[in-house]
Amino acid sequence: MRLIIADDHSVVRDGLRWMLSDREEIDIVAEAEDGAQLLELLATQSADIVLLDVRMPGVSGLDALPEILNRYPETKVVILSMHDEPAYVRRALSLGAAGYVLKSSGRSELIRALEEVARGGTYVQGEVAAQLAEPGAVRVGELSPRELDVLVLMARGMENKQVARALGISEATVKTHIKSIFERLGVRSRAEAVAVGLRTGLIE
Amino acid sequence: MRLIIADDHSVVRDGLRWMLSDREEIDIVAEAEDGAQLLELLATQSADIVLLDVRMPGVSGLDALPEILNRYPETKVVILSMHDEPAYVRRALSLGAAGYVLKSSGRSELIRALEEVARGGTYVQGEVAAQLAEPGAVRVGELSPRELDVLVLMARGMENKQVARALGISEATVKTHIKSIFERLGVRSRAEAVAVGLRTGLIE
DNA sequence: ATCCCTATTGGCCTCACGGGCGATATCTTG
DNA sequence: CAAGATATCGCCCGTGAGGCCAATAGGGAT
Repeated sequence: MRLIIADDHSVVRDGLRWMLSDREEIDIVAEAEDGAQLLELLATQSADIVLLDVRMPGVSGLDALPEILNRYPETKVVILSMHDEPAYVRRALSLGAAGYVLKSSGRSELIRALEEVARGGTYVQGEVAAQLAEPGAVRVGELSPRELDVLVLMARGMENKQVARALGISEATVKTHIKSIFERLGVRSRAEAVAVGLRTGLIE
Repeated sequence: MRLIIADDHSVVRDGLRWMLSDREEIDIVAEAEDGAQLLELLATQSADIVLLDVRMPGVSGLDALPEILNRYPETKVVILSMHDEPAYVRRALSLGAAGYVLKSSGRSELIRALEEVARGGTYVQGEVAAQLAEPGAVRVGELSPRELDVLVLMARGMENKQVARALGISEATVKTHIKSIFERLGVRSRAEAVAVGLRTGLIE
């Protein structure tokens, strides 16, 4: 199993190397510090699985993910994240990730995930899957594309009029989108919406 | 040098162990997964240096830091963070951390920091120190305690009247604080203030 | 082909927000 | 002691924000 590790923290890369070092069948063929480097690497060095961190400077893991699967459909991607926020997980899985494990997971869990994915399956860590299934929880992370656009611009401090101009729609429409964002996130003000958006990884 | 590692991500703990494993003089005597566990550990197991992650569930690193220094003045603390945001760094140093290194730093940098701190000095990683000295940059992260209170409540979606009641002050005063928050963060709306606050680690 | 749901678009109305400007008491710091 | 930062409160005022209601287009379900 040829593996490539992509994470901007060298401490994490070393940890992964260490965790997987005694597994004969796992061969770490390369490491990347960000998404751009990873894509360059993949141009010359094929891999079976990419262990991909979500947060990286420049081209993030979530940015690189669709690009990888598009260019190299044979390559599986396992997301390695710190966050168990449903929004992150949903986005990653909808973008085509084959696995999702947390950085707090131990050696055995990680290896189980890699093996399952190598076999062609998918693996989502227990705690994460539980969060995902949570029925009572507000289904944060399910904003429409347009609503997401609006939320991003709101987080930049734009007022409705500016958002309207930026998106080429009327201010009234922006307000409707915002109202619907409020409903879905269960908030009552744009400040809170931005807070929830950032905390759950919906934006930025 | 007796070292304790506190980080909620086992991948990171393994990475650190690995990085430091061939240094004879460094002895990793224990590991903790959060601040509470760390404080328990210290009750029975003394250490020279604690390598402390800022973000941990429950009792965070920044919560535990003053407590550690208070109870065990001999123990030095080196912060191990993902963030080079000046706000984080300032807070950590003002709370009495003896060192500050990033998770993206390599083996040599980490060891240099530990040695310097063990000698009784302080060590702040180059890139971090540079950010800190940045004169032109708005000095984000220097809100007064009261302003911070207000910002936190704003991020919860409270409107001025509610914040006023929560803090037991008048609405006019809340507005004054907010205005001053805007000035310092260089923003023009509460939504943007919350965004900046979260992104720079001032709140949450 | 019809019905339903969602996404997207829009107008009207009221109140909270934010700008401007000023004021007082405390506490640190030079 | 003077100077500056912190925390407190006030009034005015214009506009942006959020609540209420409505319409159109497209994708699925039966």
